[in-house]
Amino acid sequence: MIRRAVNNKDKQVKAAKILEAAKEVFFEKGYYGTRIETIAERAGVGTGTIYLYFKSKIELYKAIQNEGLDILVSMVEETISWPGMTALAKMSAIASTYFRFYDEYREYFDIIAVLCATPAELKETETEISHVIDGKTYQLLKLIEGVVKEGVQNGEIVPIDTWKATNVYWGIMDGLILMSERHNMQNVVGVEIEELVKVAFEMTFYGIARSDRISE
Amino acid sequence: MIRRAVNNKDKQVKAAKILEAAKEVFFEKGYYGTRIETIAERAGVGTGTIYLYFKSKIELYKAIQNEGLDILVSMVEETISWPGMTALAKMSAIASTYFRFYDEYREYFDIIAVLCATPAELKETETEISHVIDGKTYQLLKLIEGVVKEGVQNGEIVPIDTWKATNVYWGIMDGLILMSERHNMQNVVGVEIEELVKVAFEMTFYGIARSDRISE
Amino acid sequence: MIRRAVNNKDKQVKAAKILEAAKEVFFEKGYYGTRIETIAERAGVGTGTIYLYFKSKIELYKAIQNEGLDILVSMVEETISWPGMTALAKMSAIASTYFRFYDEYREYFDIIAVLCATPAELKETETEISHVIDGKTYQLLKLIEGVVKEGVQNGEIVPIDTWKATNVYWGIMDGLILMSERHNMQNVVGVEIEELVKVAFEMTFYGIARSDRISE
Amino acid sequence: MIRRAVNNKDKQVKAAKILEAAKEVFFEKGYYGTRIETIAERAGVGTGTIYLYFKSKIELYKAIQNEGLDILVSMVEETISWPGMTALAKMSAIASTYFRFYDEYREYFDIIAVLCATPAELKETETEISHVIDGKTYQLLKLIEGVVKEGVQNGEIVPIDTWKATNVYWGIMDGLILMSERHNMQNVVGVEIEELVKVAFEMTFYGIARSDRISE
DNA sequence: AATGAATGAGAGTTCATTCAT
DNA sequence: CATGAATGAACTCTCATTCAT
Repeated sequence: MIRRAVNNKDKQVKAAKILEAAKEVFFEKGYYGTRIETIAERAGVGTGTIYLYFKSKIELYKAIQNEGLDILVSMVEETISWPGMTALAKMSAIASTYFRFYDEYREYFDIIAVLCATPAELKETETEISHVIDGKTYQLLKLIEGVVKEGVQNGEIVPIDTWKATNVYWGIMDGLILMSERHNMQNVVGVEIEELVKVAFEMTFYGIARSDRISE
Repeated sequence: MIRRAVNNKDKQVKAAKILEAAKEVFFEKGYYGTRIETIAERAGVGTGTIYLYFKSKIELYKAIQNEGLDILVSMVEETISWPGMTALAKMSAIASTYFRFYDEYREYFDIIAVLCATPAELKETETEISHVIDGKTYQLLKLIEGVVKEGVQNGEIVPIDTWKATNVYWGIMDGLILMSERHNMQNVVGVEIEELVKVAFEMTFYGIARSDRISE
Repeated sequence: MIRRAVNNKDKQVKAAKILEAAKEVFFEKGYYGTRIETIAERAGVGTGTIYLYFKSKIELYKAIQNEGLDILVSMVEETISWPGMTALAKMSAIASTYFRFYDEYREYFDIIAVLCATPAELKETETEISHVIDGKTYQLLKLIEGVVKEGVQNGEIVPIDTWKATNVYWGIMDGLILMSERHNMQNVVGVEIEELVKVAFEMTFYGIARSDRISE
Repeated sequence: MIRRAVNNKDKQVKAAKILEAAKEVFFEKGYYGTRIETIAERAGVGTGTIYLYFKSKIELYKAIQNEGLDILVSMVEETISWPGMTALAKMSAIASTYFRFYDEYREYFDIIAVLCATPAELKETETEISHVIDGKTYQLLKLIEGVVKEGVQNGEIVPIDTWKATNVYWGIMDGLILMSERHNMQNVVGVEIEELVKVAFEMTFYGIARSDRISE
């Protein structure tokens, strides 16, 4: 029994090693630029071994997406659990957390949001893990919606469809980061992401925050 | 079995036929899921013919990006040329135009913004068209900045770094569409893009629009 | 009738233009490195036009071999027609002529002797021209044999099988040039062809020339 | 359907199997007439397997050249190691050895000397093996030069630049074989190579051998 | 459980040849 | 006659996946 436990642990350790290696390589070379053999080498295992832990290349990719989402969700959970903050402050903190995630876990971010495999490839294998990922994304948005609801209820935020607002809020953040990413790649804009974030806060927060609008 | 395109017009027609076919296939299968042969079949030409009109697969891909950008730029140009509109109205119209582009030219949108080839692949072949595409993206943003500047000058919009604001604005729109795209793919959110757009306007515009803010 | 003659001449002129272009390109890039289109461009004609004058790429290649052989044969003929020379002097002159041919018509030499197409390719199309080429090679050797026979008859050269000696003689010259060619390519030996030729003369002539050998 | 070559020996065996197959096919069809797939079929392996053992088609080709040179060098080494032979006898033996090599290892001979890939192709991939091959050719010539030097020192051979003489000697043999090869292909001459060799000996040896020449 | 040699179905690209104009 | 756009078979090389060991 103890032996078995050890094996299980060994198994997890090896799977983690593979995931780590895969994360690095996918990040460096993108999905289609990555060869299983490269991952195996970096993980210090045989090529075939990878297939003992992951059904296919695309499943391995999704497993990393999943891992990244786990990190992001727990970061957001921790953020909104801080006591004594207004809803608006929490939303601001959520945004900061997302950008911190982008900064500290760039590989995960890119793998989740940028270096996509073809839709066909992702679709074709609608295995359990796809649903898990979808579920986690939903969970994440629901977490944020909780904060928005709180803000609406206590009057910090103007009456608004909280689900839509949450989606917009998240989409805006995504958009900013992606823009910065893409432009880093193509050298078009030349504005630092931090600058853009500040401006975006300006633009969106004073829209969300109740204030004496002329139009109201 | 027509063997010869007689004149320049025929040549353009055939190139357009290939582009059209490529656009469809890239849209359906993504860059890496697409085979040249499939494009050739759909265009009703031989495989080799493709290479008479486009230097390589990636160049064909870029040509479509370019075509899409042309459409988008001219749509935006037309939008901001409407007379008798306030700057804010123009910005709103630009957003609508972008979403219309997304709606009517979904294939172009996806090929430009979503179904990207790996950066390596795009970089590796830094041909003239790459620069053209970068240039057009810049031109597009500059067009929009013009409107923002106008708004700042005539007092419609609060004093703000116009270049940053433009980038944020465009990033926000991108983010919204991408979020809706991704969720369409993953069936998570279930909110129509149109709804999100409306909310985004609410959120951002009243932040941009000069109003008697408490904080000012 | 005159018109027809002009046409015929025009035809020959154009065929010559194509041959000239082909010679250059084959020489520069070798048989398999050469594209018909390149030849057409250099000749200033359309791709299809080439096929009006030559049945295929390999036939065009053989036509150049043929042309080269014509030149070589006539050079040798001229050489041995000089009056008042001994047989040995003539043989020496023939060798010089061959090396001159190699020097002045390097392209032809290489196309005849070095840049060979695969045997399959040459065999597959056993058209008339193949036989013409074989015939000319034979004719060339027979010319030389005439000189050797003359030398044997008048006692300059030791009694010897003249046909075999001719072949050996020619083979030796070929071998020397080819060795120099190949080594130019691979930088192995570093001895000039001219030097080798002198030594070869030393080595072979005093063997051929009747002298008071101990062994006789 | 054996899927795994267990040890080093198996690996060598398989590499040898591929080399053997490649040698046959290259010999039959020439470099450009050969398809990797054909080699794989003949070797009884998959196409991809070839690339586990050889980096590319041209490298496989060079590997065969190398193997052939190895055989030739060791044959020559063995030949000149025979004790109690005069230098002239050794040179004669070297020639015989070369012709024996040509006879017994025709495929290697052709691959080394006749069925050449274009120089461009060989150059383009100047890998280590290219240098090895050049080195071996040099080594071979140096072996022979040793014998010539010996002959000059002990007075068997007239004073002569040994390096040049060696090159000439080798070139002459090459020329003879090539002539015979080419004529086999083109059915022109109809003299057996053995006959030519004998005559060449006559012609060259009594030139090299010190004798009471009139000219001296 | 772990391996990594073997596989072979493609992939993009080329180019001799054809034939409608 | 002349053209050159069109063709598509052929080519080399890759790499996710398998499976005997």
